[in-house]
Amino acid sequence: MNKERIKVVVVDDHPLVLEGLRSSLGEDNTIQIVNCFENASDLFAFLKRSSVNVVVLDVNLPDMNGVEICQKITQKYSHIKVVGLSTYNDPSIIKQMVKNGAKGYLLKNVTSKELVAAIHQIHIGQSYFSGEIQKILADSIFDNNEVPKLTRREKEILSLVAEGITTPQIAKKLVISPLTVETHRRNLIQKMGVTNAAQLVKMAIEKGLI
Amino acid sequence: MNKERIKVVVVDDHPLVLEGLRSSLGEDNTIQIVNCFENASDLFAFLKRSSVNVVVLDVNLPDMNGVEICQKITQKYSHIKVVGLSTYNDPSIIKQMVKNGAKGYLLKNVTSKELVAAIHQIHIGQSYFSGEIQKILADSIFDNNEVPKLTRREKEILSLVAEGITTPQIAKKLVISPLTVETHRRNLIQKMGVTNAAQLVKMAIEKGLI
DNA sequence: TTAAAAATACCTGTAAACTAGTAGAAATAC
DNA sequence: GTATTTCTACTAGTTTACAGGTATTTTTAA
Repeated sequence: MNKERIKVVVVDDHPLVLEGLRSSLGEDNTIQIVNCFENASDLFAFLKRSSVNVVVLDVNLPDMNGVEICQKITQKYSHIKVVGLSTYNDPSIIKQMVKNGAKGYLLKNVTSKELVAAIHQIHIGQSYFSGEIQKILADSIFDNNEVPKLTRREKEILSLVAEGITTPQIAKKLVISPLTVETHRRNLIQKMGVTNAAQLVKMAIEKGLI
Repeated sequence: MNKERIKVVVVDDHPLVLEGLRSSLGEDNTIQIVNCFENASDLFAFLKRSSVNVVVLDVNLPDMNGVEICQKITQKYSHIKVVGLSTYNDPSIIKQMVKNGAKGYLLKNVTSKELVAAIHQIHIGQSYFSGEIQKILADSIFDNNEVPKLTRREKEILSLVAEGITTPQIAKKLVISPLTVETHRRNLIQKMGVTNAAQLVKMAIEKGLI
Protein backbone atom coordinates (compact mmCIF):
# COMPACT_ATOMS: atom_id res chain seq x y z
CA MET A 1 0.00 0.00 0.00
CA ASN A 2 1.16 3.44 -0.92
CA LYS A 3 2.04 5.62 2.04
CA GLU A 4 1.25 8.78 0.10
CA ARG A 5 -2.35 9.82 0.48
CA ILE A 6 -4.23 10.75 -2.66
CA LYS A 7 -4.29 14.52 -2.98
CA VAL A 8 -7.81 15.61 -3.79
CA VAL A 9 -9.20 19.05 -4.58
CA VAL A 10 -12.94 19.62 -4.43
CA VAL A 11 -14.78 22.29 -6.39
CA ASP A 12 -18.45 22.92 -5.66
CA ASP A 13 -20.40 26.10 -5.17
CA HIS A 14 -22.49 24.56 -2.41
CA PRO A 15 -20.85 25.00 0.99
CA LEU A 16 -22.99 22.21 2.39
CA VAL A 17 -21.67 19.73 -0.14
CA LEU A 18 -18.12 20.87 0.47
CA GLU A 19 -18.64 20.42 4.18
CA GLY A 20 -20.10 16.98 3.55
CA LEU A 21 -17.15 15.96 1.42
CA ARG A 22 -14.65 17.30 3.90
CA SER A 23 -16.38 15.47 6.67
CA SER A 24 -16.79 12.18 4.77
CA LEU A 25 -13.42 12.02 3.09
CA GLY A 26 -11.64 13.44 6.09
CA GLU A 27 -12.25 10.17 7.91
CA ASP A 28 -10.58 8.21 5.17
CA ASN A 29 -6.83 7.95 5.72
CA THR A 30 -6.01 7.14 2.11
CA ILE A 31 -7.36 10.42 0.82
CA GLN A 32 -6.27 13.94 1.66
CA ILE A 33 -8.44 16.90 0.75
CA VAL A 34 -5.79 19.52 0.10
CA ASN A 35 -8.24 22.27 -0.68
CA CYS A 36 -11.83 23.22 -1.54
CA PHE A 37 -13.10 25.91 -3.88
CA GLU A 38 -16.43 27.40 -4.72
CA ASN A 39 -15.52 28.65 -8.16
CA ALA A 40 -13.26 27.90 -11.10
CA SER A 41 -10.89 30.84 -10.96
CA ASP A 42 -9.79 30.05 -7.41
CA LEU A 43 -9.21 26.48 -8.49
CA PHE A 44 -6.93 27.43 -11.38
CA ALA A 45 -5.00 29.85 -9.20
CA PHE A 46 -4.34 26.95 -6.85
CA LEU A 47 -3.44 24.39 -9.51
CA LYS A 48 -0.70 26.69 -10.79
CA ARG A 49 1.31 26.34 -7.62
CA SER A 50 0.31 22.99 -6.13
CA SER A 51 0.47 19.31 -6.97
CA VAL A 52 -2.84 17.51 -7.05
CA ASN A 53 -3.90 14.00 -8.05
CA VAL A 54 -7.64 14.20 -8.39
CA VAL A 55 -10.12 17.05 -8.88
CA VAL A 56 -13.72 16.42 -7.85
CA LEU A 57 -15.59 18.92 -9.98
CA ASP A 58 -19.16 20.10 -9.74
CA VAL A 59 -20.34 20.63 -13.29
CA ASN A 60 -22.57 23.60 -12.46
CA LEU A 61 -20.40 26.40 -11.19
CA PRO A 62 -21.35 30.05 -11.29
CA ASP A 63 -18.32 31.43 -13.11
CA MET A 64 -17.44 28.84 -15.74
CA ASN A 65 -18.96 25.98 -17.66
CA GLY A 66 -18.10 22.54 -16.23
CA VAL A 67 -17.11 21.09 -19.58
CA GLU A 68 -14.73 23.96 -20.27
CA ILE A 69 -13.13 23.63 -16.84
CA CYS A 70 -12.61 19.93 -17.41
CA GLN A 71 -11.02 20.55 -20.78
CA LYS A 72 -8.72 23.21 -19.39
CA ILE A 73 -7.58 21.02 -16.52
CA THR A 74 -6.85 17.96 -18.63
CA GLN A 75 -5.05 20.07 -21.24
CA LYS A 76 -2.87 22.04 -18.87
CA TYR A 77 -2.32 19.37 -16.23
CA SER A 78 -2.50 16.02 -17.95
CA HIS A 79 -1.48 14.17 -14.77
CA ILE A 80 -4.56 15.40 -12.89
CA LYS A 81 -7.66 13.21 -13.08
CA VAL A 82 -11.08 14.84 -13.10
CA VAL A 83 -14.22 13.36 -11.58
CA GLY A 84 -17.46 15.06 -12.61
CA LEU A 85 -20.13 15.59 -9.98
CA SER A 86 -23.62 16.83 -10.70
CA THR A 87 -27.26 16.78 -9.69
CA TYR A 88 -28.39 16.46 -13.30
CA ASN A 89 -28.12 13.28 -15.32
CA ASP A 90 -28.17 15.03 -18.66
CA PRO A 91 -26.60 12.57 -21.16
CA SER A 92 -25.17 15.26 -23.41
CA ILE A 93 -23.28 16.91 -20.56
CA ILE A 94 -21.95 13.61 -19.29
CA LYS A 95 -20.75 12.67 -22.75
CA GLN A 96 -19.14 16.05 -23.22
CA MET A 97 -17.35 15.70 -19.91
CA VAL A 98 -16.00 12.30 -20.91
CA LYS A 99 -14.91 13.63 -24.29
CA ASN A 100 -13.09 16.43 -22.52
CA GLY A 101 -11.07 14.13 -20.35
CA ALA A 102 -13.19 13.35 -17.29
CA LYS A 103 -12.15 9.97 -15.91
CA GLY A 104 -15.26 9.55 -13.81
CA TYR A 105 -18.74 10.90 -13.29
CA LEU A 106 -21.02 10.68 -10.28
CA LEU A 107 -24.42 12.00 -9.40
CA LYS A 108 -24.82 13.87 -6.16
CA ASN A 109 -26.89 11.09 -4.67
CA VAL A 110 -23.59 9.23 -4.33
CA THR A 111 -22.60 7.82 -0.96
CA SER A 112 -19.26 8.79 0.51
CA LYS A 113 -18.24 5.13 0.32
CA GLU A 114 -18.80 5.05 -3.41
CA LEU A 115 -17.01 8.37 -3.82
CA VAL A 116 -13.94 7.00 -2.02
CA ALA A 117 -13.99 3.91 -4.23
CA ALA A 118 -14.27 6.09 -7.32
CA ILE A 119 -11.34 8.29 -6.33
CA HIS A 120 -9.15 5.26 -5.69
CA GLN A 121 -10.02 3.61 -8.97
CA ILE A 122 -9.44 6.78 -10.94
CA HIS A 123 -6.17 7.46 -9.17
CA ILE A 124 -4.71 4.15 -10.37
CA GLY A 125 -5.54 5.11 -13.95
CA GLN A 126 -8.89 3.45 -14.44
CA SER A 127 -12.21 5.15 -14.99
CA TYR A 128 -15.27 5.10 -12.77
CA PHE A 129 -18.90 5.67 -13.59
CA SER A 130 -21.76 4.92 -11.24
CA GLY A 131 -24.37 2.40 -12.36
CA GLU A 132 -26.86 5.02 -13.39
CA ILE A 133 -24.27 6.90 -15.42
CA GLN A 134 -23.10 3.72 -17.13
CA LYS A 135 -26.65 3.09 -18.23
CA ILE A 136 -27.01 6.60 -19.58
CA LEU A 137 -23.75 6.33 -21.51
CA ALA A 138 -24.73 2.92 -22.89
CA ASP A 139 -28.12 4.18 -24.04
CA SER A 140 -26.63 7.21 -25.68
CA ILE A 141 -24.54 5.05 -28.02
CA PHE A 142 -27.65 4.05 -29.91
CA ASP A 143 -29.32 7.36 -30.36
CA ASN A 144 -27.38 10.06 -32.04
CA ASN A 145 -26.46 12.44 -29.29
CA GLU A 146 -23.52 14.21 -30.83
CA VAL A 147 -23.50 17.90 -30.14
CA PRO A 148 -22.27 19.62 -33.29
CA LYS A 149 -19.60 22.24 -32.84
CA LEU A 150 -21.04 25.66 -33.45
CA THR A 151 -18.98 28.75 -33.98
CA ARG A 152 -19.34 31.80 -31.76
CA ARG A 153 -21.40 33.64 -34.34
CA GLU A 154 -23.61 30.65 -34.92
CA LYS A 155 -24.39 30.34 -31.22
CA GLU A 156 -25.16 34.03 -31.10
CA ILE A 157 -27.56 33.81 -34.00
CA LEU A 158 -29.09 30.60 -32.64
CA SER A 159 -30.02 32.41 -29.44
CA LEU A 160 -31.56 35.29 -31.32
CA VAL A 161 -33.55 32.92 -33.54
CA ALA A 162 -34.89 31.22 -30.41
CA GLU A 163 -36.01 34.63 -29.15
CA GLY A 164 -38.20 34.96 -32.20
CA ILE A 165 -36.03 37.58 -33.87
CA THR A 166 -36.25 37.50 -37.65
CA THR A 167 -33.38 37.52 -40.11
CA PRO A 168 -33.70 41.23 -41.03
CA GLN A 169 -33.85 42.16 -37.33
CA ILE A 170 -30.82 40.02 -36.50
CA ALA A 171 -28.89 41.57 -39.35
CA LYS A 172 -29.70 45.05 -38.08
CA LYS A 173 -28.78 44.10 -34.53
CA LEU A 174 -25.44 42.54 -35.42
CA VAL A 175 -24.75 45.13 -38.14
CA ILE A 176 -24.20 42.55 -40.87
CA SER A 177 -26.00 41.72 -44.07
CA PRO A 178 -29.26 39.76 -43.81
CA LEU A 179 -27.76 37.48 -46.44
CA THR A 180 -25.00 36.61 -44.01
CA VAL A 181 -27.51 35.86 -41.31
CA GLU A 182 -29.30 33.56 -43.74
CA THR A 183 -26.04 31.75 -44.40
CA HIS A 184 -25.50 31.21 -40.68
CA ARG A 185 -29.06 29.97 -40.27
CA ARG A 186 -28.57 27.55 -43.12
CA ASN A 187 -25.37 26.23 -41.57
CA LEU A 188 -27.08 25.88 -38.18
CA ILE A 189 -29.92 23.88 -39.70
CA GLN A 190 -27.47 21.72 -41.60
CA LYS A 191 -25.17 21.12 -38.62
CA MET A 192 -28.00 20.23 -36.30
CA GLY A 193 -29.61 17.93 -38.82
CA VAL A 194 -32.99 19.61 -38.73
CA THR A 195 -35.32 21.11 -41.30
CA ASN A 196 -36.45 24.45 -39.94
CA ALA A 197 -36.07 27.01 -37.18
CA ALA A 198 -38.73 25.50 -34.91
CA GLN A 199 -37.01 22.13 -34.83
CA LEU A 200 -33.65 23.87 -34.56
CA VAL A 201 -34.70 25.56 -31.34
CA LYS A 202 -36.08 22.35 -29.88
CA MET A 203 -32.92 20.43 -30.72
CA ALA A 204 -30.67 23.19 -29.42
CA ILE A 205 -32.47 23.17 -26.08
CA GLU A 206 -32.29 19.36 -25.90
CA LYS A 207 -28.58 19.44 -26.55
CA GLY A 208 -28.03 22.17 -24.00
CA LEU A 209 -26.90 24.79 -26.50
CA ILE A 210 -29.43 27.31 -25.28
CA MET B 1 -32.48 32.31 25.81
CA ASN B 2 -34.37 29.10 25.56
CA LYS B 3 -32.58 26.11 26.97
CA GLU B 4 -34.37 23.75 24.64
CA ARG B 5 -32.50 23.24 21.40
CA ILE B 6 -34.48 23.57 18.20
CA LYS B 7 -35.37 20.09 16.98
CA VAL B 8 -34.57 19.87 13.30
CA VAL B 9 -35.18 17.07 10.81
CA VAL B 10 -33.36 17.11 7.49
CA VAL B 11 -34.62 15.43 4.32
CA ASP B 12 -32.35 15.23 1.29
CA ASP B 13 -31.56 12.39 -1.07
CA HIS B 14 -27.91 13.42 -1.29
CA PRO B 15 -25.83 11.81 1.44
CA LEU B 16 -23.12 14.42 0.94
CA VAL B 17 -25.52 17.24 1.71
CA LEU B 18 -26.88 15.40 4.74
CA GLU B 19 -23.35 14.89 5.97
CA GLY B 20 -22.61 18.56 5.38
CA LEU B 21 -25.68 19.62 7.32
CA ARG B 22 -24.95 17.24 10.16
CA SER B 23 -21.43 18.50 10.35
CA SER B 24 -22.30 22.21 10.10
CA LEU B 25 -25.34 22.27 12.34
CA GLY B 26 -23.85 19.78 14.78
CA GLU B 27 -21.44 22.48 15.89
CA ASP B 28 -24.27 24.82 16.74
CA ASN B 29 -25.52 24.28 20.27
CA THR B 30 -28.89 25.94 19.68
CA ILE B 31 -29.93 23.40 17.08
CA GLN B 32 -30.32 19.68 17.40
CA ILE B 33 -30.58 17.49 14.33
CA VAL B 34 -32.84 14.76 15.61
CA ASN B 35 -32.83 12.77 12.39
CA CYS B 36 -31.99 12.71 8.68
CA PHE B 37 -33.87 11.03 5.85
CA GLU B 38 -33.26 10.39 2.20
CA ASN B 39 -36.89 10.02 1.22
CA ALA B 40 -40.37 11.20 2.13
CA SER B 41 -41.88 7.98 3.43
CA ASP B 42 -39.21 7.56 6.09
CA LEU B 43 -39.80 11.15 7.12
CA PHE B 44 -43.55 10.68 7.61
CA ALA B 45 -43.02 7.46 9.53
CA PHE B 46 -40.80 9.43 11.90
CA LEU B 47 -43.08 12.46 12.24
CA LYS B 48 -45.90 10.18 13.45
CA ARG B 49 -44.06 9.30 16.60
CA SER B 50 -41.71 12.19 17.31
CA SER B 51 -41.89 15.88 18.06
CA VAL B 52 -40.08 18.17 15.68
CA ASN B 53 -39.82 21.95 15.32
CA VAL B 54 -38.38 22.47 11.88
CA VAL B 55 -38.09 20.33 8.74
CA VAL B 56 -35.38 21.23 6.25
CA LEU B 57 -36.75 19.77 3.03
CA ASP B 58 -35.03 19.16 -0.28
CA VAL B 59 -37.63 19.85 -2.95
CA ASN B 60 -36.36 17.16 -5.33
CA LEU B 61 -36.78 13.80 -3.67
CA PRO B 62 -37.03 10.51 -5.55
CA ASP B 63 -40.29 9.23 -4.08
CA MET B 64 -42.50 12.29 -3.74
CA ASN B 65 -42.94 15.78 -5.07
CA GLY B 66 -41.53 18.49 -2.78
CA VAL B 67 -44.63 20.65 -2.96
CA GLU B 68 -46.87 17.73 -1.96
CA ILE B 69 -44.64 16.84 0.95
CA CYS B 70 -44.74 20.41 2.16
CA GLN B 71 -48.51 20.50 1.92
CA LYS B 72 -48.87 17.21 3.79
CA ILE B 73 -46.57 18.30 6.60
CA THR B 74 -48.22 21.66 7.17
CA GLN B 75 -51.69 20.11 7.04
CA LYS B 76 -51.03 17.21 9.40
CA TYR B 77 -48.56 18.91 11.70
CA SER B 78 -49.38 22.58 11.74
CA HIS B 79 -46.82 23.29 14.47
CA ILE B 80 -43.94 22.11 12.29
CA LYS B 81 -42.24 24.74 10.13
CA VAL B 82 -40.90 23.76 6.72
CA VAL B 83 -37.83 25.25 5.06
CA GLY B 84 -37.47 24.45 1.37
CA LEU B 85 -34.01 23.66 0.03
CA SER B 86 -33.18 23.25 -3.64
CA THR B 87 -30.57 23.59 -6.34
CA TYR B 88 -33.05 25.06 -8.78
CA ASN B 89 -34.34 28.60 -8.53
CA ASP B 90 -37.48 27.89 -10.52
CA PRO B 91 -39.93 30.67 -9.56
CA SER B 92 -43.02 28.52 -10.06
CA ILE B 93 -41.78 25.86 -7.62
CA ILE B 94 -40.79 28.44 -5.03
CA LYS B 95 -44.19 30.08 -5.30
CA GLN B 96 -45.94 26.76 -4.97
CA MET B 97 -43.90 25.91 -1.90
CA VAL B 98 -44.85 29.17 -0.23
CA LYS B 99 -48.50 28.66 -1.15
CA ASN B 100 -48.33 25.24 0.48
CA GLY B 101 -47.04 26.48 3.78
CA ALA B 102 -43.26 26.69 3.50
CA LYS B 103 -41.99 29.31 5.93
CA GLY B 104 -38.61 29.64 4.26
CA TYR B 105 -36.74 28.79 1.11
CA LEU B 106 -33.01 28.54 0.49
CA LEU B 107 -30.85 27.60 -2.44
CA LYS B 108 -28.20 24.97 -1.92
CA ASN B 109 -25.47 27.53 -2.30
CA VAL B 110 -26.42 28.67 1.19
CA THR B 111 -23.76 28.89 3.87
CA SER B 112 -24.24 27.00 7.10
CA LYS B 113 -24.25 30.33 8.92
CA GLU B 114 -27.19 31.55 6.88
CA LEU B 115 -28.97 28.25 7.34
CA VAL B 116 -28.66 28.53 11.12
CA ALA B 117 -30.00 32.06 11.00
CA ALA B 118 -32.91 30.93 8.84
CA ILE B 119 -33.83 28.08 11.18
CA HIS B 120 -33.81 30.43 14.18
CA GLN B 121 -35.93 33.02 12.49
CA ILE B 122 -38.46 30.48 11.28
CA HIS B 123 -38.61 28.82 14.66
CA ILE B 124 -39.77 32.02 16.31
CA GLY B 125 -42.61 32.28 13.81
CA GLN B 126 -41.14 34.53 11.17
CA SER B 127 -40.35 33.63 7.59
CA TYR B 128 -36.97 33.54 5.91
CA PHE B 129 -36.04 33.82 2.27
CA SER B 130 -32.51 34.34 1.05
CA GLY B 131 -31.74 37.46 -0.97
CA GLU B 132 -31.81 35.65 -4.27
CA ILE B 133 -35.16 34.03 -3.48
CA GLN B 134 -36.65 37.34 -2.38
CA LYS B 135 -35.64 38.80 -5.70
CA ILE B 136 -37.18 35.92 -7.61
CA LEU B 137 -40.44 36.19 -5.70
CA ALA B 138 -40.54 39.95 -6.24
CA ASP B 139 -39.82 39.62 -9.97
CA SER B 140 -42.42 36.95 -10.46
CA ILE B 141 -45.13 39.37 -9.43
CA PHE B 142 -44.39 41.55 -12.42
CA ASP B 143 -43.65 39.18 -15.23
CA ASN B 144 -46.46 37.09 -16.54
CA ASN B 145 -45.68 33.46 -16.01
CA GLU B 146 -49.15 32.11 -16.53
CA VAL B 147 -49.28 29.08 -18.75
CA PRO B 148 -51.97 29.72 -21.35
CA LYS B 149 -54.64 27.05 -21.72
CA LEU B 150 -54.23 25.26 -25.00
CA THR B 151 -56.86 23.02 -26.54
CA ARG B 152 -56.17 19.38 -27.36
CA ARG B 153 -55.73 20.12 -31.03
CA GLU B 154 -53.44 23.03 -30.33
CA LYS B 155 -51.17 20.91 -28.17
CA GLU B 156 -51.10 18.28 -30.87
CA ILE B 157 -50.10 20.78 -33.51
CA LEU B 158 -47.62 22.45 -31.19
CA SER B 159 -45.77 19.15 -30.77
CA LEU B 160 -45.67 18.57 -34.51
CA VAL B 161 -44.41 22.10 -35.14
CA ALA B 162 -41.62 21.49 -32.64
CA GLU B 163 -40.67 18.35 -34.58
CA GLY B 164 -40.04 20.49 -37.61
CA ILE B 165 -43.16 19.31 -39.46
CA THR B 166 -44.51 21.92 -41.86
CA THR B 167 -48.10 23.05 -42.18
CA PRO B 168 -48.87 21.00 -45.34
CA GLN B 169 -47.37 17.88 -43.72
CA ILE B 170 -49.35 18.41 -40.52
CA ALA B 171 -52.53 18.87 -42.53
CA LYS B 172 -51.92 15.62 -44.36
CA LYS B 173 -51.11 13.79 -41.14
CA LEU B 174 -54.19 15.01 -39.28
CA VAL B 175 -56.38 14.83 -42.40
CA ILE B 176 -57.52 18.43 -42.16
CA SER B 177 -57.06 21.46 -44.37
CA PRO B 178 -53.70 23.24 -44.27
CA LEU B 179 -55.70 26.40 -43.80
CA THR B 180 -57.03 24.99 -40.56
CA VAL B 181 -53.55 24.13 -39.40
CA GLU B 182 -52.52 27.70 -40.14
CA THR B 183 -55.39 28.95 -37.99
CA HIS B 184 -54.23 26.78 -35.09
CA ARG B 185 -50.67 27.99 -35.52
CA ARG B 186 -51.88 31.56 -35.47
CA ASN B 187 -53.87 30.95 -32.30
CA LEU B 188 -50.88 29.23 -30.66
CA ILE B 189 -48.64 32.18 -31.47
CA GLN B 190 -51.25 34.60 -30.18
CA LYS B 191 -51.95 32.67 -26.96
CA MET B 192 -48.31 32.25 -26.10
CA GLY B 193 -47.53 35.87 -26.82
CA VAL B 194 -44.77 35.16 -29.31
CA THR B 195 -44.05 36.17 -32.89
CA ASN B 196 -43.05 33.01 -34.73
CA ALA B 197 -42.66 29.25 -34.55
CA ALA B 198 -39.07 29.30 -33.26
CA GLN B 199 -40.00 31.43 -30.26
CA LEU B 200 -43.18 29.41 -29.81
CA VAL B 201 -41.18 26.21 -29.38
CA LYS B 202 -38.80 27.84 -26.94
CA MET B 203 -41.63 29.27 -24.85
CA ALA B 204 -43.54 25.99 -24.91
CA ILE B 205 -40.52 24.10 -23.58
CA GLU B 206 -39.94 26.76 -20.90
CA LYS B 207 -43.53 26.48 -19.76
CA GLY B 208 -43.39 22.71 -19.75
CA LEU B 209 -45.92 22.26 -22.55
CA ILE B 210 -43.60 20.03 -24.55
C1' DT C 1 3.86 32.66 -41.65
C1' DT C 2 1.01 29.84 -43.73
C1' DA C 3 -2.90 26.68 -43.72
C1' DA C 4 -7.46 26.19 -41.93
C1' DA C 5 -11.56 27.85 -40.04
C1' DA C 6 -14.87 31.34 -39.53
C1' DA C 7 -17.34 35.29 -40.86
C1' DT C 8 -18.79 37.86 -44.35
C1' DA C 9 -21.70 38.52 -48.67
C1' DC C 10 -23.99 37.64 -52.92
C1' DC C 11 -27.62 35.42 -56.56
C1' DT C 12 -31.96 33.01 -57.74
C1' DG C 13 -35.90 30.84 -56.91
C1' DT C 14 -39.51 28.28 -54.28
C1' DA C 15 -41.90 27.12 -50.27
C1' DA C 16 -43.55 28.18 -46.06
C1' DA C 17 -44.92 31.20 -42.50
C1' DC C 18 -47.31 35.03 -40.76
C1' DT C 19 -51.14 38.88 -40.74
C1' DA C 20 -55.99 39.90 -40.61
C1' DG C 21 -60.52 39.05 -40.81
C1' DT C 22 -64.69 36.02 -41.23
C1' DA C 23 -67.70 32.16 -40.38
C1' DG C 24 -70.14 27.61 -40.31
C1' DA C 25 -70.10 22.93 -38.03
C1' DA C 26 -69.10 20.06 -34.19
C1' DA C 27 -68.21 19.01 -29.66
C1' DT C 28 -68.60 20.14 -24.76
C1' DA C 29 -70.30 22.20 -20.77
C1' DC C 30 -73.89 24.08 -17.93
C1' DG D 1 -81.50 22.43 -24.56
C1' DT D 2 -78.90 26.18 -24.97
C1' DA D 3 -74.61 28.64 -24.56
C1' DT D 4 -69.79 28.34 -25.20
C1' DT D 5 -65.81 26.58 -26.80
C1' DT D 6 -63.32 24.22 -30.17
C1' DC D 7 -62.46 22.72 -34.63
C1' DT D 8 -62.96 23.52 -38.98
C1' DA D 9 -62.26 26.35 -43.42
C1' DC D 10 -61.98 30.17 -46.35
C1' DT D 11 -59.85 34.71 -48.99
C1' DA D 12 -55.99 37.53 -49.95
C1' DG D 13 -51.75 39.58 -49.44
C1' DT D 14 -46.95 40.27 -47.29
C1' DT D 15 -42.97 38.76 -45.28
C1' DT D 16 -39.77 35.47 -44.00
C1' DA D 17 -37.57 31.11 -44.38
C1' DC D 18 -35.27 27.64 -46.85
C1' DA D 19 -32.48 25.36 -50.78
C1' DG D 20 -28.19 25.53 -53.42
C1' DG D 21 -24.41 27.32 -54.89
C1' DT D 22 -20.27 30.54 -54.89
C1' DA D 23 -16.75 33.60 -53.19
C1' DT D 24 -13.96 37.15 -50.63
C1' DT D 25 -12.14 38.78 -46.34
C1' DT D 26 -10.86 38.12 -41.67
C1' DT D 27 -9.53 35.47 -37.77
C1' DT D 28 -7.40 31.60 -35.42
C1' DA D 29 -4.37 27.99 -34.91
C1' DA D 30 -0.37 25.17 -36.18
